[in-house]
Amino acid sequence: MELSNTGYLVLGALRERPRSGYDIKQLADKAIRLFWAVSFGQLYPELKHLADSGLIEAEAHPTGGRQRTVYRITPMGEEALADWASDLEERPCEIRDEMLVRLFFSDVADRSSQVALAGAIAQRHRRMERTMQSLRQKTGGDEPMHEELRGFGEHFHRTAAEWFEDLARRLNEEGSR
Amino acid sequence: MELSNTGYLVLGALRERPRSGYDIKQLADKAIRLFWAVSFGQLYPELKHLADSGLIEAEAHPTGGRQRTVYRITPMGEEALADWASDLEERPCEIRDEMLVRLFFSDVADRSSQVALAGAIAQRHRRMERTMQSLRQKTGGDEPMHEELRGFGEHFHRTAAEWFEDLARRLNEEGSR
DNA sequence: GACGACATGTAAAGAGTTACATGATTAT
DNA sequence: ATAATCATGTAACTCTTTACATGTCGTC
Repeated sequence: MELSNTGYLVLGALRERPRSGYDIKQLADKAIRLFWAVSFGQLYPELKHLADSGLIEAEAHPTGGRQRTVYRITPMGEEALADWASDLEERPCEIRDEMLVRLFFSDVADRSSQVALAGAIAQRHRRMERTMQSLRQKTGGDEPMHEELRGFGEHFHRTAAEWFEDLARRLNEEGSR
Repeated sequence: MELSNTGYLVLGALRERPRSGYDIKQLADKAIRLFWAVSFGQLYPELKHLADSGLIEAEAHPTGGRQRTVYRITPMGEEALADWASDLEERPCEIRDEMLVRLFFSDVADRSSQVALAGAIAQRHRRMERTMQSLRQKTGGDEPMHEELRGFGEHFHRTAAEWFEDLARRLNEEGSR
């Protein structure tokens, strides 16, 4: 009875503390988004599925008249999570970056378009770097590894920004040969 | 009549020169894989779809008794590609990395497991760095941007490897506090 | 009263992977 | 001979996104 990665992500989030679906989404968007995005369309069905499998338990916690279901991990869920977490097998790091595909085939276009595209990519990474920094300031005192991986995100976007800024500079200097 | 990213990727590959589906897969695996993976299961249906739309043309080029269909881009296809290529709008850089999700929730496990996981991630990036280097040597004299982006791939995997090697070192020094 | 955050869900469409099936050619 | 590479495709499945639908609570 294998779970999807999103399933394990939910289990991991609930091991830290009981959370609502909305709450898990917050964690995913603030801290995990860099290397694994999750949408509500996956999240709520997955919570039901995990509850049906007995890996998590639902509890109604309405705030006034506003409905709210808080889930907590069960011993079975903890076991499934531990099994998954201890797996050291190599898994690929998949990237999907439409802007890089565009750039890859940009030898079609004139030099100034190439420079503009490389610059736009660099800007995107600068913006992401700033986002990571503000996230780091907002969230303090959570699990140490969350902090570490936010640091990696910042580092990744900074080095990528520098690389594409340099590419734009080099393409610009070369001119329209 | 919008195309999928894979559709534009095919168009881009065929703008360089006429190619068979198999040939496009080779280019994708050697040079584009880092930021956009393509499988045969997408490729062949997409070639049919693009041919039906009149953006590419099929031509039979059997090698002896071995069937072979070579596609070439049409003027309509060139136009569609140029439109797509000139778009500077920001698009997200999506990463899906199961090993990083594991590491993110690894505060569950003991310190030695965390060190092992960080080390395994570093090793993966070192291996990818070597793959990129050997690819760079094998393929020479193609479009300049292909070379540039292979350079980015090498740079990305090297810096990632260094970062996770450093993390493993730090976690190890801290011990099992 | 309006807006933003909190809160939960479904349905349909689209994207992508995997496994399977087939067969020819070339190099060892 | 036999393994690797060239070559094309389909079917089933899984994953993921997007759009929609609904309603509450707190603050300006």
